[in-house]
Amino acid sequence: MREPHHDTSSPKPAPKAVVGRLSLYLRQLESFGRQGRETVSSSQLGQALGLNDAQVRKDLAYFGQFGQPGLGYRIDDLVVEIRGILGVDRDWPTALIGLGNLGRALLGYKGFRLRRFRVVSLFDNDPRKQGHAFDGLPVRHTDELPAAVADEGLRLAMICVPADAAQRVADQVVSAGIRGILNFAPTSLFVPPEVSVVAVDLSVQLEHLAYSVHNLHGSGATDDVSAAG
Amino acid sequence: MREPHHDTSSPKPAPKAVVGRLSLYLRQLESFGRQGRETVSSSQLGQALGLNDAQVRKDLAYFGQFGQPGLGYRIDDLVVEIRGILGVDRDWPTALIGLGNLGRALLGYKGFRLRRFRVVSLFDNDPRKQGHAFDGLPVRHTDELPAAVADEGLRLAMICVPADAAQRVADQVVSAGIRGILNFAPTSLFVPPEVSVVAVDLSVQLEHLAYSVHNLHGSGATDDVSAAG
DNA sequence: TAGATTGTTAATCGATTAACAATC
DNA sequence: TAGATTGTTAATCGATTAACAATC
Repeated sequence: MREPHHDTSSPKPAPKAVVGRLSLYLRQLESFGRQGRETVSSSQLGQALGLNDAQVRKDLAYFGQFGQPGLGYRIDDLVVEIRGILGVDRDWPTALIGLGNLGRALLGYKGFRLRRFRVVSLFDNDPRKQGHAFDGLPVRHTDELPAAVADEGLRLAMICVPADAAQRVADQVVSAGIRGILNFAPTSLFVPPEVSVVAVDLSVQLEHLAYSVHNLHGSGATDDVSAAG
Repeated sequence: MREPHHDTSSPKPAPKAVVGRLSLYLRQLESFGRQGRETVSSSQLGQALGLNDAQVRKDLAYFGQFGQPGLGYRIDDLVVEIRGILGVDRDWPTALIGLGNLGRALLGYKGFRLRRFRVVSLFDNDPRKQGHAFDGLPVRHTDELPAAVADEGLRLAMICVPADAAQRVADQVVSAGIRGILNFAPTSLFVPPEVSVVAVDLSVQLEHLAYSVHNLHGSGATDDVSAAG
């Protein structure tokens, strides 16, 4: 550092646990907003989510100074800020790959639309599924992924195929230019570093629940795992 | 401690991150087993999951000494051990509450059956759903939860109702005697300490993906979040 | 035996919580 | 102003990684 008083170093990147909590803050703030509240303090926000007030302030401070000493945070403003940070202030055209039980269910899940994740393109390599349409969208072969990325501006993909097909599909998705994968298949995916993968593993979560009930019941520890529901 | 050479202190409880990885080890070991392999070293197991070898050994050591120096771990034996630790070596009779899109999908999801989570009882307080059956199971009112717990030995519940009904349903579930909740509703649940809650929040996970693609793309960081899919 | 690999201790790294001056 | 609350530094806590003697 050449000039000690001009801090040109980039700010610390936020740990991923912080990003997860940011989603929870957003949801709680939206709820407070619907109730007509205008401001909230870090301790009030923390209490609603079971978190420490210092943690709320520190998490938000990774991204900027959004509060006013003595007053707290203006709810509407903070909602706008967090939406921008998370990137949910715009549409995310998304491909859904694999139209088994889980894939078809996700297609109907309203929670995605609410956050502007738009499933605009369906893929399944089972010939019996091709030609069919779900929700008005035709089912295509994954060979058509590159064309769909170009035509529809796809940016994310949800992979809902069986485990033994998941890595192959992931490779296709990546080479088609998609940069974010939500993986519902029960297997680890290996992708290049410029691609992000979020794993949604229902079995892992159910097993965690079984473990807690089996081993911890009565021990007194509330075991609220991962991002609160 | 009165007798320094007789360590009567209880072993350290495993952090929940360890329990999550235990599920991943189990799945990978089962896969190795299907391939006909007999033993695996901590570094081989770690590599298949993108984890450090020391972490694999340390995680397993929370629960006992399962390996042999120079040889590694016997796959079949370790599978049996981990199943026992997680509690997935027995059936888990489970209630499914809320039969919207997501609830009906979960009912058909094969991954649960594979791990011996049996959905044996359905609940929904929408009068239009009552009398209907899904998968051969009748839909009942949540008022009947206590009777179902007694009759069917229910131990877990999956809550798939809208956010504004989730806490009310959780209270009913808890007072009916259920000790473990898988919460799919997008809201935090508050329960007594002897009840475990695992939150499955698809929006939080999708938002994390949006954040990574939006802010980190090209930065070189693989961002494999939570338990690998 | 020599080579491989464990279980465990020590070192490192990162995340959470406490404390408090600055500020509205 | 007095009371409340932030942003941030320091202290604590916990989790990961490195190192290595013990062991097969």
